[in-house]
Amino acid sequence: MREHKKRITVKDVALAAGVSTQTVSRVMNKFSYISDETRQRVEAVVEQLGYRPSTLARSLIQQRSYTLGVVTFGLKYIGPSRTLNGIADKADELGYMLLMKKLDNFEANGIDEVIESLLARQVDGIIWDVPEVDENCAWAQGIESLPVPIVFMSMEPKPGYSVVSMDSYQGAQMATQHLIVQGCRQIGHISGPLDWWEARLRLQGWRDTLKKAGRQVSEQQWEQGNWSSASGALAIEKLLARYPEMDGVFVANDQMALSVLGEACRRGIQVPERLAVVGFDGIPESAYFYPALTTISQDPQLLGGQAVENLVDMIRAGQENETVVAQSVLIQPTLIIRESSRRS
Amino acid sequence: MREHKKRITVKDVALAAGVSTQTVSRVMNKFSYISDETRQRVEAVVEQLGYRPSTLARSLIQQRSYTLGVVTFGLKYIGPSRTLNGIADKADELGYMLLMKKLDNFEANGIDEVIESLLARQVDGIIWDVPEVDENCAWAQGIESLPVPIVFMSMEPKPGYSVVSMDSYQGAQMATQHLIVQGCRQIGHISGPLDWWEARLRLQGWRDTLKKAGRQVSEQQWEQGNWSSASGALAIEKLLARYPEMDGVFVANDQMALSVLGEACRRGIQVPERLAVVGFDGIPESAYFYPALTTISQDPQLLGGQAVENLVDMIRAGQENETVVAQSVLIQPTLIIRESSRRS
DNA sequence: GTGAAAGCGCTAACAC
DNA sequence: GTGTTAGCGCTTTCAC
Repeated sequence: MREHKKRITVKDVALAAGVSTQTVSRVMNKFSYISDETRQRVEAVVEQLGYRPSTLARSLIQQRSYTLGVVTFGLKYIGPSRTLNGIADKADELGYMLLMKKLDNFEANGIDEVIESLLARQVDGIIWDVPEVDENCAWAQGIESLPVPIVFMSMEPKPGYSVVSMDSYQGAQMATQHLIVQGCRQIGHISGPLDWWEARLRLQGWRDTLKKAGRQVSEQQWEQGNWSSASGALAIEKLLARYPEMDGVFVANDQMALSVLGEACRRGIQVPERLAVVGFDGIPESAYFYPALTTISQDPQLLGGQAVENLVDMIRAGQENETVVAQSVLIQPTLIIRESSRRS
Repeated sequence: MREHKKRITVKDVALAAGVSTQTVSRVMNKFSYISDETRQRVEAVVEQLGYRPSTLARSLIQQRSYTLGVVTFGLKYIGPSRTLNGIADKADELGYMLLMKKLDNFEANGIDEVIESLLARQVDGIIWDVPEVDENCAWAQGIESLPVPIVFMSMEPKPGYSVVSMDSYQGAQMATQHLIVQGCRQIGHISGPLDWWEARLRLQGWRDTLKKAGRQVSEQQWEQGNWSSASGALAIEKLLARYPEMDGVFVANDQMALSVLGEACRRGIQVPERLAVVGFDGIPESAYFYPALTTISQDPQLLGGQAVENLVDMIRAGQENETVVAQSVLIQPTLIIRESSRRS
């Protein structure tokens, strides 16, 4: 079905145009001065032969590939794949391609292997968007020895590392404070899996805000989920059973909040009058939940874009042999108030 | 911060081990016979120096990269990113990496450019997961001249091409038939954007099923959306206004169905008694909508995996100079019956 | 079993 | 302005 067309190389073009390969290369890279006549002749041949330079060969000699490695954890979640979208857009804009690798678990050797496979393909830099889990952390110690810069996402900013994260703590505070302002007396929380840094932060933000407001917080008032709607349903059930006086709940992501709204409906619990609900993430669908969900919105486009920008800055600095300063950025979320919490 | 460590190459290893580069290569590829003594010596040096072969250099000489190009349309939609997840898993399993490219629009030259950028990096094959839009179609005519195999997704199977798609027509029939069986007399439809092949198929499946059942179908009975919840909200509003007798609706994806459920709640329309709702996609969240959504479930893991398998088969056949037979696969969806339509 | 030479496709460095 | 030479890091002959 397909013919085995031999690849057209600089040599072919050079031969056909009656110039050296070097001249062809110069034309292709729009570099240095070339007589108009030669340029046109070469360009004509390029066009005619359909010549496309091999980025691969160029990468080999230039020792850079214009390719970024992206390691992501579970595209099955909506959050990470929206971030990937932001990464892809900015990478495109800056002229980089993405070599993608998915990580599903944290066998330590798997991590090394992933990094190696990216380095073997000469990526110019790496974006590491994997929730900070214990072993994972330990691994990050070895980063200094990497031959390319790396930007971490969804991790705790550490001096010396470049980290781009959403300010989950701040977001959790905003959510909880909002519930307090709406007049909730008994505010519960459904957290994400606590081996995720972001889940721990959201829990902490909730707890601290309540304490600061002079409320007492007990272990009875919160329940752990795993980001999925299924886990949210389970969690709200347990929580309602053992903390029936709860009249407001901060849920660590929108998908779990969806289940909370559904369960409330099912039991005839009025939202927001009897139970006010605030989510986290600001997925587009949350505006169409019933009732429309109040949520802490993060802009994944911004998040991913920032990571790429940081990385490319580091790559450029590295090339020009400047000192690479690792910058951490904490992106601020915003509160979107909708029906699920508006009591005024 | 980072030291400019010179890359360790076969030469370094060969020198240190007192063998030829050839021998090192043979050890690395666990190929042909090598004396145990030599092998161990080389392996020790490899370990000690931390040598990792450059896939790039190998790709150049072997003319293959063990990398698959994936072109996807808008990761902002849940569907495509779930498919990407399936692709990533299977690719990983088969030892391939993914070079990803996102397409946002259909400027024809953009399409060529994307393909070229993948080919320049020597991808062994391409997965094209972009909804079939007019220009796009026209472009597919040039496929035969590609030097690598390509698998299309979410497109109409065409003889001579390898296409992996969900059977949307069948799914739409199942959905509509189900509504009929549940006793709905007036069945409406909210479609996806009609420049998507899948949207057209779902509309057609709905229409044909109604006709086959002896129902009459008019333009009043359906409305076009764009997959987003926002468009779903708009569509159901219009539809309810001009087709108030509607007592069942087949919605072309779950996100739009979410808005339909919400709007029904808001207006006090009983679901499913007064209005039965069926969605499409089977996203995990749909089980936690209120009421739980009946939907046509497609397995993106299966879909993505199948595409990779097809592609890798074609790649292997190409290498062994066998005739490459382009196979098309139509994956069958399943009906998941939940509260939003169950009237028994 | 192992080594020497050649070359994948391209560009950096230097001639002229 | 343009050509020559060399070499990126690896593997494929084909010797020995």
